[in-house]
Amino acid sequence: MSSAKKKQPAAAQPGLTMADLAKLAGVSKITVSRALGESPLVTPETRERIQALARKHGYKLNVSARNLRLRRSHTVAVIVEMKPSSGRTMWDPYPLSLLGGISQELTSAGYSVLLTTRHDAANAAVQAADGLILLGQGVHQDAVRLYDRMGLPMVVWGAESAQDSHIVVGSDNRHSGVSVAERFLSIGRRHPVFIGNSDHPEMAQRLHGFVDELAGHGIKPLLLQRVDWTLESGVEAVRSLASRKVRFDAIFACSDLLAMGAIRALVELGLSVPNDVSVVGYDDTPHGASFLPPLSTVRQNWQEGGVLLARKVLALIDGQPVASQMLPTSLVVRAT
Amino acid sequence: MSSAKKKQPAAAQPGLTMADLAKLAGVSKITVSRALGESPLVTPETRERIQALARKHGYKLNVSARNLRLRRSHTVAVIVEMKPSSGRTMWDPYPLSLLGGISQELTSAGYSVLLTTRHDAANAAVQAADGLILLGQGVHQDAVRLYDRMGLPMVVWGAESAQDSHIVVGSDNRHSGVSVAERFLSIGRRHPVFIGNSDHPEMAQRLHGFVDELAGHGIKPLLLQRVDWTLESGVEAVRSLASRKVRFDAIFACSDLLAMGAIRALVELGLSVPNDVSVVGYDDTPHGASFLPPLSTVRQNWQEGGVLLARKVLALIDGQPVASQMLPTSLVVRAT
DNA sequence: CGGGCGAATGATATCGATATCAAGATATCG
DNA sequence: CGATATCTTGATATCGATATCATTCGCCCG
Repeated sequence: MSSAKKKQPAAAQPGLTMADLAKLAGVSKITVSRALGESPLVTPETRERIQALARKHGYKLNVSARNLRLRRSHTVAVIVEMKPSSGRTMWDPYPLSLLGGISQELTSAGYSVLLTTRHDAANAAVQAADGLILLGQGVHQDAVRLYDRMGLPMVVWGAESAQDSHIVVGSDNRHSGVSVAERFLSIGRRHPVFIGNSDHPEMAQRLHGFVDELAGHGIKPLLLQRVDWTLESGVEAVRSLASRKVRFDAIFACSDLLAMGAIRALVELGLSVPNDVSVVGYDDTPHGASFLPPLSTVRQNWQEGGVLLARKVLALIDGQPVASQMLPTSLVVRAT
Repeated sequence: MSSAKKKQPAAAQPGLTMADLAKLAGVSKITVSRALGESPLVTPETRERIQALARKHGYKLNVSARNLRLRRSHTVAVIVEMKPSSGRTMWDPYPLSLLGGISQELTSAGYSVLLTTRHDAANAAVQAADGLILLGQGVHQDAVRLYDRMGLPMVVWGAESAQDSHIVVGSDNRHSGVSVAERFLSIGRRHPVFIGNSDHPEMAQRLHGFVDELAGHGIKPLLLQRVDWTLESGVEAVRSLASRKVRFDAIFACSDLLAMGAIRALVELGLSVPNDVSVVGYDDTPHGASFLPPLSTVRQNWQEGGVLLARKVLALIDGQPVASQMLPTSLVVRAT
C-alpha cells in the first residue's frame, strides 16, 4: 500500500537575525534593535552604520518575534459582512474602495490588514488583532455587540445611532437627505417620493433628513418601502405608485439601480424625466453616469471613509480619544 | 507648556497561557500543547480533559508565539492591483467575490488573509507571509516577476501564458471566445466584431478562441481595439464602425459596459438588436441583466475562483505539486 | 582631583509556544 | 523473571525580538 505522505510545509528561509547583524557590526543585539527602531539611545553614527548594514544584507524584521515580545499583533481585522446567501451584495462596489483606503492607511502606519468575513470572525488571528473595523450594509446592533464583546478597539462603518456607544464613521446620510430635499424644493417640486428601506439605518437617516427639510416647507413626502435595491424593484415601485394613482413629481431613490428602474417605469408610463418627475439616485455608479438620461445622484467618498476608519482605530489603539464622524456627501446634478 | 504626550498603546489582556492551563491540569506545558494540537502522543482522556479546561477558561492560542517557534506565519498575502490612478477600476466588482472565496477557504484552513495593495507589498508582514495571491486585471509580467523574486509560493489570477512558469488560476477565456463564436455561427452570423483590448492577457485569450473558432468556418472577425471598457467606449466603438461603413452583424464585447454602450449606439443608428446585430457582453453584471433588452453575456465564477486560488497556494505551501487551472465559464443567452 | 551625572552600550530575562531528547510507566516476549 | 519495546509524560532549549537593569566611559564642577 502506498502511503499518502503529507509533505512537510516548506520552512521559511533562515534569513538574518538581529544577532547576526550584531555580530557583523561588532555590537550587541539590543543596540541593533535600538538602531533599527530609531531609538534616541544610540549615537547617530552607529545608527546609520547599522541601518546601512541591514539594508546591505537585506535584513528583515521577524514580525512574530516582535509581536510576541510586545504583546501586540500590529494587525487590524476588517470584518466584511458579505451575506453569502444573497450573492448580489457581493457585487456592491463600495467595500473595495473602503478597503483600499483602509489598507493604504494602516499599512503606512506599520499595521497589517487582516481580512475576514463575518463567519470567520471567531478565528484566533482575529481575536489577536489590535483593533477591529466592521464593514457591511446596515450592520445590525446584535452583530456589533457580538464583536464588541471581544473587547477590542472597534470602529464601524455605517449610520450613527444615538443609543449605542461605539465609534462610527460613515457618510452624512442625514445631510444627503436634506440636500436632495433642498434640490427638489429649489426646482419647485411639491410631491416628492422616497424609495428605500427605513429599516436600513443609513437609509433611515437619509429619510429623516429628507422628511425634516421638506417639513420645514410644509411638505410631507411619500415613503415607498422597498426590500430590494435592484432595478426591478425600482420599476415595481413606480408602477405601484401609478396604479394607486398617486400624484408625485420627484423621486429620491436610495440606490442608483432603484433610480434607474424608476426612470424606466416612468418612461413606460409616458412621463418625462425630468420634466414631469425629477429623480435622484444614490452612490454615483458608473452605470448611472452613463444612463440615458444621465442620472442625478448622491456621491459618497468611500476611499476617504476607509482612510478615516483606519485613522480612528489606530487612535483608539493608541489610547487617544476618538469621536464618530460623518463624511460630507455631494449631490451630483445631471439630467434627471 | 503643556506636553502633547503620546499615550501608551493599550497592552493586550494577559490571558491564559499554556503554562497556566498546565498548572490547572496538573501536567506540563508540552502536554497541553499536544492535547490542544490533537497530537496522538497523549491519551484521549487527558486530551479531552485539557481541551475541556481550555474551553472552560476561554484559552486563546498566542499566534505570534506559535508562528515564531514554527517559523511560519500562517498567513497568505493577497495583493490587489487597484490602480489608484484610475479610480474606476475600484468599482470593478470581481475582486470582492474572489476575496470572499479566498477568505473562506484560507480561514477554514487556519490561515489568515493579509490584504495589501501593490504599493504596500514591500511590507514586512507581506514578506513574512507563507504564500502570495496576486489579483488584478491583466497583471503584467514584470509585476509578477517582482513578487516572484520574494521566493514565496505564489498563485496568480488571470490568463495562462506559455512563457512563464508561475501557477495561474483563471477563467477559461479562450473557451469563452469559442463559445461566443459558436453561438454567432449557430444563429447564422457571418460578420462578427470583437471589441476589447488584445494587450490585456485575458481578453487576448478570448480573442484567440473567438478567432480560431470562426476561422474553422472561414470567417475572420474584425478586431476593434479599445483601451477603456466603459459604456462610452462601447458607444464610440460602434459609431466608428458605422462611420467607416463596416458591415457587421454580431458583436462580442469584453465587458457588459462595452456591450451596453454598443447596443445604445446601435439603437441610435436605427439598427435592431438582436435582429440586425447580435451582442454578447462579459461578466454578467446585474446591470446587464436588467438592461433593455436583457444582455446576453459570459459569466465567470469568481467565488469558486477564489476558493481555487486559496487551495493552490495552500498546496504549494504544503510542498505538493500544483498545476494551473482554468475555470469553465458559461454563456448566458438573453435577448441580445 | 574625585564624586557625581549623563550618555552610550551591554548582559540577562522574557514574551508563549513547540522540538528534542530523556525518563518513567507499562506491556511484551523469550 | 529480566530485558526490551512501547506508550505517555516531562525537562530543557529554542524561535527572534525588546524591557530592564547594570556597566562603562567621559565630562563637569566643587
